[in-house]
Amino acid sequence: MKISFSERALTVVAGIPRGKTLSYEQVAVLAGSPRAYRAVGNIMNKNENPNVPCHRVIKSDGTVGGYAHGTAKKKAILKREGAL
DNA sequence: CGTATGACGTGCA
DNA sequence: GTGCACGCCATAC
Repeated sequence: MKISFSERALTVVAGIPRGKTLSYEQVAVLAGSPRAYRAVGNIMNKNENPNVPCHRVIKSDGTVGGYAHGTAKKKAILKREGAL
């Protein structure tokens, strides 16, 4: 199967250890396209992979950014994991 | 291929 | 610190 950029991004995010967070830009870089941070967010939003901790992906500013289940929930999870 | 969309990033007022 | 505009890339239609 051909691994699209989405697969790569999901794989990278899946490799984020607990209590750690990566910015969309970093994920895009690790995925192989430093300028695809836009696509990364798009993929995370449509992400159907439950094994991918997309909540650990935040903006480069350090802000939580967005979350399909609610930004408040995302912040709660990060705080719970000690990432925030 | 062209257009539209999006959980972004940077710059400037 | 806040708000707005532009650019950037991948995906869907």
